[in-house]
Amino acid sequence: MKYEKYDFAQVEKKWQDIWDAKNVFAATNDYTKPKYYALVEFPYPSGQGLHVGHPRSYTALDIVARKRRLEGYNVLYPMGWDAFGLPTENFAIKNHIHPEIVTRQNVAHFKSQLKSLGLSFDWNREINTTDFNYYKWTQWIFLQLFKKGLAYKKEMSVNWCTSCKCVLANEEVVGGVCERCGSEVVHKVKSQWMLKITAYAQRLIDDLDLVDYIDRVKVSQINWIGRSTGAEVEFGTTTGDALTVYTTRPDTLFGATYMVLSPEHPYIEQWADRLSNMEEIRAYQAEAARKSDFERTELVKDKSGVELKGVKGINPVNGKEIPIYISDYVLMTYGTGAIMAVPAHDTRDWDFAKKFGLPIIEVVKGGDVEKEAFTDCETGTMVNSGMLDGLSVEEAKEKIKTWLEENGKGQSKVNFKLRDWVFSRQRYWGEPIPMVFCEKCGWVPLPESELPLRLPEVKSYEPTDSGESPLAHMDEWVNTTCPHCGGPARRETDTMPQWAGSSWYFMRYCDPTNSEALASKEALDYWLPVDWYNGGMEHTTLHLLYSRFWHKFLYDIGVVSTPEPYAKRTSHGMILGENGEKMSKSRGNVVNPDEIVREYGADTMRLYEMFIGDFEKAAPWNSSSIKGCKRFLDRVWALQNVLEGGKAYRPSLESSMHKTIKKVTEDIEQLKFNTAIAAMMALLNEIEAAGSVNEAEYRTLLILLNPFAPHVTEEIWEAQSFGGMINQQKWVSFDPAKCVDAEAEIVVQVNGKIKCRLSLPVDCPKEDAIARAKEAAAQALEGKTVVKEICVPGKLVNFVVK
RNA sequence: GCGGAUAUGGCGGAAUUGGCAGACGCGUUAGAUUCAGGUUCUAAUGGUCGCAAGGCUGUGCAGGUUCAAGUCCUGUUAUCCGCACCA
Repeated sequence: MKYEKYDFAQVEKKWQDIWDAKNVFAATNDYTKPKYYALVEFPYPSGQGLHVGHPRSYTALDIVARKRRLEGYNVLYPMGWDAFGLPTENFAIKNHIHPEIVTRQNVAHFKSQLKSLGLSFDWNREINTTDFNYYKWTQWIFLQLFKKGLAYKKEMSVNWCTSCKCVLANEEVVGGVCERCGSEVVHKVKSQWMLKITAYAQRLIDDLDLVDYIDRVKVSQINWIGRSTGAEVEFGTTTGDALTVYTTRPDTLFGATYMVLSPEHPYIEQWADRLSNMEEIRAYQAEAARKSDFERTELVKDKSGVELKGVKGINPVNGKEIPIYISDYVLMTYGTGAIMAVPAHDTRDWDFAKKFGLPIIEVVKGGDVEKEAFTDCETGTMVNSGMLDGLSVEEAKEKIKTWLEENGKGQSKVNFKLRDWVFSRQRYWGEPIPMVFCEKCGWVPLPESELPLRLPEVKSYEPTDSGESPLAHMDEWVNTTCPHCGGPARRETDTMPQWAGSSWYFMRYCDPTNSEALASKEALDYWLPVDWYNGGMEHTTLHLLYSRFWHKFLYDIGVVSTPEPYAKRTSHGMILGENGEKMSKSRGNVVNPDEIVREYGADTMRLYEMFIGDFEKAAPWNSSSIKGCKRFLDRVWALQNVLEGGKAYRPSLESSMHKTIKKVTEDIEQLKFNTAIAAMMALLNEIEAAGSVNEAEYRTLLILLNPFAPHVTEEIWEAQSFGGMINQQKWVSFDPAKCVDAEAEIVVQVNGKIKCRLSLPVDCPKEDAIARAKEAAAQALEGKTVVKEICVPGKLVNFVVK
């Protein structure tokens, strides 16, 4: 027994060094070759180092990338660092180290961890969002957005994390608390840079048709953008002012029995001297403003509000005067900040009407509006609605819209839940926003020639209680001259959010050192779109949406030539702790990838993470199961002991070889890595049962396994002098005709119950199969009458008897 | 409340168009190797009745369609994830 075990630590290091030295995974700039761009989300280099979750995604696309190289593509599989952000900054504050140094250390650690896994990244194209040669172009994109009117500064109520002392985008507030630290989020009025993502809302929905994303990603993006169709309706008021509301149910206009304004609605101040209960109203406004998002959502069930006494609304369809309330269940940020309330057909209005004793008028027949709101749009018929009586809801909607338009009282309207993107952060460790404020000229963009605007050295990175960025104290940096008039001016001191750098990083990989442009047009045209992008579901409505928006904008201004950045998007499930819970330090169930690599080797680690279960689903780690993967690789290694010559598969194994190639080839494309590995294990079992392996069989097995376990396959390939490096061979092909066996096992059933099995040639005619089956099941058929004979060729014969 | 998903042995999970449920792996049991532990090898392994041959039963639950259902239809329960007063 010559080959029993191998020293994986030594073998893996050896091959990693050789790949590095020979630069074998570098993408070439030969734009005539067919290309393949595989992308995984670049990590945030945190102090904790790599998590076992990272390699799940990275190994999966590494397998795809390695397979594509064997298939002859020019493959780009790059890696970089999304390194701006709060954890690094907080660590820097605590330990009085510059965030740049922290970042450098963390990157070095991450990089060595990734290298130890044998991932075939093209390290020549490594990027880092905190490198000023990189963020120069992040700033450049911001300037283009500003020039097109898509970046604007606005005084507004924003989400404010009380612990990070920083504003948050809507997407970063989860369940009323800060996505990152879990602290309370309150509202604060601040002047903020905003990006007009809402201008792209419709296209962000429509163009999902152009791409191959897994369904749940499309569905959540569509829900998040939240398109709704309805109408704006102009109500009159006893003050003479018109009060416009948005509704998706204009058909129920006759059922409007009151109106509700958001507590922040500007009419309230405008009407102040007419309102007899202004004190009560002010108290309610103050209370609503004080509530955090969390409290507001907690109190969803219990409606509150105050009537505006002294003013009435006037329903345009029937001239009826109805009361107006304010309530925090109406949001200033959606629609017009005012609604018509139809308690009979809206649950929220119903709750409110019941609490305040307001009338409920049924206008769609079909439910019992005294018991609950009847909200069904499919079945009801219009009643109590004048000209709409007798129509279906759909017909009524159309008719009333036409009436509103003809009478100048409203029109159809589409609304989106999506809000503009709050783009300022009051922190140090981010890209400076390249804008200057001049008393005379207002906000002036920095000339492109002055980019990058580098982060200055500061004494303290501490966020301030005043809500200003730490940069605000750097007078010599802040005070500058106006690029427009030359007069004294001040720089913007807020920085960009963490999502800025990651919104376009996949473009930079195409041409990472370009100093003239974010990347050359040729490089972008060749490499984009990304062919396959894998990443976490948690980024669906953050990074993924933001980067689609930026890409579309860059498409509009001619920087890129494809409307969508990613042709295909898939998502991996989480790796949970052994107890089935999410891995976390506090739960004490964290698995350290370094230890796994040390104990079992990178090949085993990779194989196990791919074998652990359905790639798209969460799977608990299991420290015994990993042994199975180690055993498998050891047995593949040990085949060297029973290796024989032979240029063709032996007949007994031929169909198994072809079937396995087919299975592995197809499964990789469908993210079914677990069954691809199972198929290779089954093939190995069969080869072992045969007592030996021949060269043709071994070569095929090694090539199939190479993308999964690149080191050991490379080592065997070399040890057996199979010629060159395995990563430079050709992917193996199969013959569909040879994937079928000559004989198939047929199941013989009587009344659907299996009685026996028999082996028949696959091309055995039906009649013969039935005859043979009848013989075989003679005992079970004795004394019975066969009513029906069913034969599925190659599968079964079933006799229905009485 | 709305949206999305999931439910199969002791565990992770397999099962083209409805056609042998439990592939592959872990674990377990027995045996071999070993001073021993580990490793490796052989065999068994859904439950249940039976000495056995063999039978019965079995994919969250209740119905239904079918020669045949994990898969299709109707209803229902549980769990997970996302969103949440969006008019």
